[in-house]
Amino acid sequence: MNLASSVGRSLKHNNLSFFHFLLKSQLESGNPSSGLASFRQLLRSEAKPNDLTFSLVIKSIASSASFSSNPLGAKTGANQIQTHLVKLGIDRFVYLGTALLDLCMKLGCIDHARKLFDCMPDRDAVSWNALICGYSRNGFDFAALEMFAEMLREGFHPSSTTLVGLVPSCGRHELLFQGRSVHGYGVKAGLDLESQVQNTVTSMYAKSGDLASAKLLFEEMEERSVVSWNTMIGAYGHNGSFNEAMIVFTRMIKQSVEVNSVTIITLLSANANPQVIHCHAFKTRLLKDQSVITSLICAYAKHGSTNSAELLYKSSPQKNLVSLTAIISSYAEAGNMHMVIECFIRMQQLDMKLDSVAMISILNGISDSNLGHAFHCYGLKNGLSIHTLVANGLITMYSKLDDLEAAFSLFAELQEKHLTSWNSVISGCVQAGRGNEALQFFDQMKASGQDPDSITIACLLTACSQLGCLKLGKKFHNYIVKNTFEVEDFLGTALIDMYTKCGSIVQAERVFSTLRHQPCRAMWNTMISGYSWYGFEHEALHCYSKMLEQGLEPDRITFLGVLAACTHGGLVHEGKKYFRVMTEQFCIAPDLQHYACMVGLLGRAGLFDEALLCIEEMDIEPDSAVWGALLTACCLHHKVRVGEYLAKKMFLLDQGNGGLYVLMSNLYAAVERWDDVARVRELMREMGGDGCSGVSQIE
DNA sequence: CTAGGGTTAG
Repeated sequence: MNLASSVGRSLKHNNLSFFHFLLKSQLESGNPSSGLASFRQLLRSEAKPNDLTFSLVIKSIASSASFSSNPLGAKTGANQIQTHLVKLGIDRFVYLGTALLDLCMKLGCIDHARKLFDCMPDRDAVSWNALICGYSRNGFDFAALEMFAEMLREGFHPSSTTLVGLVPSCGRHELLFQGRSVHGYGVKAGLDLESQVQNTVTSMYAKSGDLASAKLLFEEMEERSVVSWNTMIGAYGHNGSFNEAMIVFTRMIKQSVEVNSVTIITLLSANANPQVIHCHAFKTRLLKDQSVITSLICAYAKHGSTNSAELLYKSSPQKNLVSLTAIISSYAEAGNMHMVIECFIRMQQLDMKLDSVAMISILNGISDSNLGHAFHCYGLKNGLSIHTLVANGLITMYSKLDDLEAAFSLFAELQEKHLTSWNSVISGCVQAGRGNEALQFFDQMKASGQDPDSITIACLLTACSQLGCLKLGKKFHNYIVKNTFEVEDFLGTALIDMYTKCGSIVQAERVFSTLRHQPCRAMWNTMISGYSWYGFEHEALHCYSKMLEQGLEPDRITFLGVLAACTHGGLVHEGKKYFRVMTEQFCIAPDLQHYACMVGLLGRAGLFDEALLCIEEMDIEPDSAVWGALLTACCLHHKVRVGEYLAKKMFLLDQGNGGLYVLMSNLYAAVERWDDVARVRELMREMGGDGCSGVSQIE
């Protein structure tokens, strides 16, 4: 039945209560049509709306679908209603003021809602709830917390609704202390037995890093709903414990809890295998849910299965920007700009406009300055460049393109320099190998009153590694300690790397052994190559086995360190073994650096035939580093003829390589052919080499 | 109440 026309009929009988009845039943059926239109019709009649009428109309607008598609209309509606309330003198009903406040919050008119609250002649706990929950829902988390404290000061009693609305605000900012206090209040007030409170508090603990409390709460729950199970899966996922998340999921299925779309989405974000989840979603008919499809596409894209992502995307009825962006970023990460552009064209055809997130994903893959300029222009034209994160993306892009000047001027033009922008420009310098400039920006940053975070410090430590500045590196280490920064994966790796590269393996060991968590792969890698540089090949190999014991899988960097250790220690047998382990057991295709190591290892041991065989069997073209490794071995073993042959090859490959001359000069010196030494030195001078490129810069 | 694209670090 059409509500507006029924209203017309009911009003002829001047029957206000019939109108109420209609609105109420429509609300209950969860299918409210235009409450505002009916209300306007009501106003045109003789009938005099009362407080109940307004309450129903407000509720109808708030829950009507029209407000998400037509927020402006709803806003005007809210304003009109407020005018009528005042005119009819019924604005003093507390519950009407609260309903209106709630409506404003739902429409995102936070300031207006606050004004309503401040002007309310009377307030009850529900009004406070509307204000606090409204702030929280709109992301004004600190305002929500402030008002909660204010509510308590004024002697009102928060209810479970208050807590359910407020607690997510703590979780979003990892405010463990505040979250715990609110939880404590709930326990004292006896509100913690409600399922919704338990779920939101559990989630808050997990997000704030207190997984133990989350687990305790979950295990002690008397009844667990789907939401509770989803919360716990998310809790483990959030903390990177994928296996635990899967265990909870299995328990959930065993207890025949019906899985919903959120379960699927949460599992995917916990880094579950998208194929497995895809099957499950298909079997449970959850694949019909658009958000499940979108999440699956994103998960496939993240796991590098771009093809599966594409297939699913093409088969899904609704094309949305989110899933296409995920596919784009997957292509961008693989450096496949061709496909990125194709996706971009698809977006244009579907009339989708790039938003800032899509823009950043594209920028992330650009390694060609023409494309870079094109998208920079696109960003400028479409007003995306104002966005801080887009600006950061541009800064990073220009740094990668080795156009630091462009990056600097973009940075200089930012009206507001956020921490992330400072980090982008500092990391840009470091990536481009210009550590000095990174340090200069850090000075500017401090002068502007901006404090660094762990990312800034990690970048600066890398700058110290590049410059060999142990003193400065130590200063940053002190800063970490003083400000109680958590030495997590990235920061820890940067710190260990700084100490090994700046000449203090002992300090590196100290950091490594006092880590609060298990070291990640990158840290093990850094230690392995560190030990190898210092000639501690046995320690390096010991690290390797320990790393495997911890269940970590080695990567190409690990083997680079391991092979280097074998080379330095002259461990030919071990080196060959690890090379096989890498290729056969871990299926890592050796690259030029691995081959250079192997050739060096064999050559140093005097096994020239084997070294040459190794080069012949390479499935990629050897570069000057590979030949150079053999040439170095020639110096050791006084193999002048082979050396000269290699030098010619290297010269053809890489004319600008000054190292070649140094090696040749060493080779002739080793066999006391001083005339040839002089000839090579002369050639070197002509080349413009200063002979100083090998000077150690470690303090 | 639970969940969903991108971001500076080795």
